[in-house]
Amino acid sequence: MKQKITLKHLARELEVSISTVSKALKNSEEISQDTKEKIQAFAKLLNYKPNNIAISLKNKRTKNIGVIIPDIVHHFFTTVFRGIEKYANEKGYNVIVCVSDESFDKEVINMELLANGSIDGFIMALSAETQLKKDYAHLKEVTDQGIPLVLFDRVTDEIACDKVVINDEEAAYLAVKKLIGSGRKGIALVTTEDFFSVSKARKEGYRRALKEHQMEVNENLILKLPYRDIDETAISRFFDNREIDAALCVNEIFAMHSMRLVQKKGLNVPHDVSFIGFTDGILSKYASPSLTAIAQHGEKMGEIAARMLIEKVEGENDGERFVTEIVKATLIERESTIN
Amino acid sequence: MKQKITLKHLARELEVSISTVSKALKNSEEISQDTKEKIQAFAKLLNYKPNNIAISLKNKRTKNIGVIIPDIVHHFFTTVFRGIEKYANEKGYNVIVCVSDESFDKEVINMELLANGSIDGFIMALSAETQLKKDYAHLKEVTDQGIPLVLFDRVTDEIACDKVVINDEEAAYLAVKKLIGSGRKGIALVTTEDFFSVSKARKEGYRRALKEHQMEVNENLILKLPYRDIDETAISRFFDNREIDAALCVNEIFAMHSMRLVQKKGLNVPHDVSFIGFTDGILSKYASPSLTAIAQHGEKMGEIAARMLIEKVEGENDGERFVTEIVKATLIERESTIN
DNA sequence: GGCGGACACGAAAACGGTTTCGTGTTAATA
DNA sequence: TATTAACACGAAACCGTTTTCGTGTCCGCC
Repeated sequence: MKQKITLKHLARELEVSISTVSKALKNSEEISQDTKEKIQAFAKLLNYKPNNIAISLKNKRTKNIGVIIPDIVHHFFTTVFRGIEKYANEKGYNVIVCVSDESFDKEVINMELLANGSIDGFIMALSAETQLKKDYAHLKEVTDQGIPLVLFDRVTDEIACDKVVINDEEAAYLAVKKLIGSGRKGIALVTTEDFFSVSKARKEGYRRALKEHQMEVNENLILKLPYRDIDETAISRFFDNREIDAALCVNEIFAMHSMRLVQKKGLNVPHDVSFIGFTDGILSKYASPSLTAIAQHGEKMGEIAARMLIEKVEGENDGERFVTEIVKATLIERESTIN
Repeated sequence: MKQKITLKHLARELEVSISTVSKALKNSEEISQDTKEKIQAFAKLLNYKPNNIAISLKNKRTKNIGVIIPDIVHHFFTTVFRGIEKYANEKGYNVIVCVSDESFDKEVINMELLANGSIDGFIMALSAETQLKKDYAHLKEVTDQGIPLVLFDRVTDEIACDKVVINDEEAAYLAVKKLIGSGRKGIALVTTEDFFSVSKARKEGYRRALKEHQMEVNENLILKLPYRDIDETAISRFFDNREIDAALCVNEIFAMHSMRLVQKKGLNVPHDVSFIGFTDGILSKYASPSLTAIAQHGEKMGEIAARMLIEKVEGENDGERFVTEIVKATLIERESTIN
């Protein structure tokens, strides 16, 4: 087992000081061409690589960014993560991922752990519990310490920081408008509890589209599902309501279950009931019929979030101006709707 | 912007030495009960948190583990990652993820970067290019430095380290046997190029099952697809062969495309053609018909990999004994096969 | 010959902790 | 009273870098 070689080793072997070695390797003007060449050659020979940790301690910069997401086995978050990782990697940053598992406590613990020097900044989407409790003290603490933070998708107004979201309200509005345009009269909304910022916005878009067309917002056409442990019988019962001839689902999973259960009733998708689902994930593409979906462009969101964060970290950006970037969602039309 | 408080601050305020503060906070016997209480109270008051980087430098232990995977937007790898993250988190480790994107160069660069002190050990699945080139110098270098390494799923015999895999050969064997048992005569294999260790093993299992039943291995029934940019027309042509009444696919995506194209020909799944796919991912569950799948238990694999790595890192394990753990795949029967 | 300034390098502090060892004080013991 | 041990704490080295600030040598110049 070869042991890691350090500046000290090089210095000793070459009979120069550590400072000289350090400077020589950074091609400093201070050192003569001769010695520089000697030292660099020797360092290469011994395959010297500087110790990241020591550099981090010295610079107070780790070149690590912390990503905290509710779930990794979730297509949308995964694509966002890919965007982050890609951009960060290009910029020489590594990514430390923590999964909050929708738990407030885990979110807090992980953040506090990482905030103590391990990372230069955070990118995160709030856990369900955090949004439910509306307790953002841990975020406040981090920003107070001057650690840059970028929130994406599941955000809150109570924290001043950069954010990247999609135009949830408008996307829902346009989706519903499209359903109305194709002659649908009973448009259902399959959503989560209201405490999710995105669900709230989507519901507003849904409402606005209906109102704009003088259609009543009927609470019987709105189904709220818990964010875990999906209850199929509730969905099935909900769709027994034969007023419903279309549904907007706030995520892919809800859409898949709904479509399947509707089909089980002997109804045809899209003719009897049309479907549009948020998140253009892998399921939408392979479903049958394939699902018309609202693409959230996760990878792009991730990339933007990473760019914003790194700009803050590297101080190119004037510290206290916070921006919310809005990524435009797009409707991908497939077989679960008609024109 | 509050600045981070250090031992030095505490020491100055309390008019004791840094060493005393340090010891007091670790509840050292050396320090009197009185001073300990004072110091601890004051530290709590000021919300002192030790700097992770400084501790890492001193201990030469980062409590970070590096995970290098070919792709994160891939259900199997994602579930493995979840297993790793969960276990690591419980043990107080953080996870740094790098995505090799199936590229040899990225894999090498990322490993070298992380190997310089950023992590205590690696968990990885080889990239496609690495398996193609059969160049494992970067792995060798890392293990030579005494950095623990655990390979999973895509492994190689050329590196001595801990490994965790599924019984690919046997799983394929059993799947094919099951198809034969249900009366299938023309069993196809939809696979990747041979340089993937897993595909190779699966093909062997496929062969063994056929031979055992005196069925010929017909190369016309084996379709090799590139690992990216799936060619639908090739698949469609392949299934024009009406000898085929069943297919084993080495991954979910291949299975989904195949099933869809077969159905498009007006054939019935499972009656005309039965399907079994490796990787019991989200698609298998939601496909129609739902796909009979070989569950690789990614989360469990991740957990085992993390356990093995952390044991090595913490030296509970005698250094030079390497183990390969085999996770048993299980067949999940769904609608794409008949009994 | 003395002075000033390049030039090339080294000493040492610093980052924020941990840990070993030394030391001054007190009290118990011979 | 002198010795000793326990006690409570501080000084300093160390982890591996970077960086500031000397400093010694040599040369050119007046």
